[in-house]
Parts: sequence; structure tokens; C-alpha cells
Amino acid sequence: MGKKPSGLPRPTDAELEILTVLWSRGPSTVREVHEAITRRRPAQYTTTLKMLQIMDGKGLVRRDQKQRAHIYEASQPRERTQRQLAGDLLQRAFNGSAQSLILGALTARKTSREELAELRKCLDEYEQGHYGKEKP
Amino acid sequence: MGKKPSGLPRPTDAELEILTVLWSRGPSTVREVHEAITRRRPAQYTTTLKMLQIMDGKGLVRRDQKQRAHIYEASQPRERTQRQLAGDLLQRAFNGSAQSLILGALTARKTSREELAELRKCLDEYEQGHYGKEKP
DNA sequence: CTTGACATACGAAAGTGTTCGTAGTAGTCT
DNA sequence: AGACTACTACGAACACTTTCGTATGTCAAG
Repeated sequence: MGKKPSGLPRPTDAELEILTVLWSRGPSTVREVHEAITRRRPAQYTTTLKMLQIMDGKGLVRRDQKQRAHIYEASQPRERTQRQLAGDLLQRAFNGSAQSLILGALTARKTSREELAELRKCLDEYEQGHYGKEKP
Repeated sequence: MGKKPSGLPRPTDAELEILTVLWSRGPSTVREVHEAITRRRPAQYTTTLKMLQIMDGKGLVRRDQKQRAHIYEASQPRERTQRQLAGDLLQRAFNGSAQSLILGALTARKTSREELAELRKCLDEYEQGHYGKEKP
């Protein structure tokens, strides 16, 4: 169960919320996920359970049924799903222009000078990794 | 018709596709939008029509009914919707970290050196605009 | 063994998104 | 006028997402 040959679907809103919990907690039981969810909003236990089962069916999570309380974990690392989502939005709404997306992200909320510095470092690192080394 | 007091909903996939057409074409008839759509995938005329009517109901587009063929246009400029979408994704999947989002966008597809340079300029401009000018 | 706590499974309702067929309306041409 | 064409309106089907109630299974304490 929970096997799809390839191409995971884009996670929905509720699914993303659960993935976020799994990413920050690591492998977890339904109850652990559920408690993290209810810390932020009201929900029924079986709703969380059902979501995890659905996500297992889609291949978004893996589950270990060896114990009575099954253990779920995200099937993809956080970074990979984030990349997928960013690329997807880039394609759908920004016509592939990373520039526009980034500008959008910057202006969507206040960005501190420190963050700006961090971002420049990101660009440098990316350039390093993809286009050889710096000037002598 | 087509008035909602505030808070436009996040456009769905199909809605975003239509908005993209309206942004690039400017105010357009249903037929014009439809032809742009069918240039990329098969669809029925009435499907495009219905989408535009729904979007008018949500306030995502405005329509001018003065002519027999109604004229539709996006109610928000491209940049504003892009900002909304970027901010939304930032919140939902990136825990507010613009850094992660940008890194995701960069690695989601090949980014050229020229684009990287453009991005640095973006950061500079943003800093200019929000944190005064550089050191003397 | 019975009870209570806690686990999974699953059907079904409610909401939303997407597509299309049909009906009706308005303008044009002969 | 009648036929033809292009347009809008709208109901309905279908799929997907999300939520919850109920049924069922398992374990351990009394």
C-alpha cells in the first residue's frame, strides 16, 4: 500500500500542513501529528488519521505498520517538496521568471537587512556551485 | 454583479491560467481569451465563458457589459496577485523564510549568470527603497 | 472475562473546482 | 421574415478535498 510508480502530486493545503509537522518532528504517530495540529486549530483525531491514510495512498508519506500505532514520515525531504512548490508556482504564475517570484516574496512581507545579506550569500553560493569559482 | 467587499480569494489553477491571458492581453472578450487558451490545450468555449463568469462573481475580474461581447479584465494587476501568491506560499510551505523560497526557486530550474546578476540588482533596489541609501 | 482506553478502517456528507451541454438572445445576411 | 451565426446564462455532472461519525480491533488492568 502507498506505492505510486512516479510523479508525486502537488500537496494540497491540508496535506502541506501535515507535511510541515512531519518535517519538523520526524517520524511520528497519528496522535503526535494530531496534537501538533490541534495546537493551532480545532480538528478531530480521525480527520488527521484519514488525511495521513490518503497521503499514504498518494505516496506523500510512508508508513510503518509494525507497531500498533503506525509511524508516518514524509516520503520526500522538506527541501525537495519546497523546490517542487516553488518551481510549480514559478511556472504557473510567474512565467518562469525567478526574478519576479523573488521580488514578490520580498515585498510580500518586510524583509530585514540581515535577511537581504543572507540572500546575497545564497546567490553567491548558488553561483559558486553552478558556475565555477570566484575571482583570484 | 461581481462585487465582493474585500479579500480576494487565492486564484485556482484554471483561474490563474485565465488571469495570465488577461494580464498579457489586457481587456479581452471571452473569445479572445478562449483562443489564447486553446492555443495551449483543448477546451470548450463555454468552459472559458463559465470560468470568467465565476471569476467575475469572485471579484477576480471585472467585466464591461456595454457591448454584446462582454469585455473582461483582471481586477488586480499582475504584480499584486503575484505578490499575494508568493507570500501565501512563503507562509504555507516555507515557514516565512524568504531565503528558502528563493533558494527553492533558483534550484527548481537552471538560472543563468545573467539572471543572478539581475537578482542582485533586485536586492539592491529593494534595500535602497526600504532602508535608505548606502554608506557615504 | 469484561471494561475502558486507544488504535485503524472506511463510508459518506459537504464544500469547491472544472467541464460541458442545452437553452435562449441578439445581430446579420439574403 | 427566415436562416445563420455568435454571444450569454445556467443547470448539472464529475472529480477532488476535507471533515467527521461509526464500526471494528487490540491491549491491559481489574
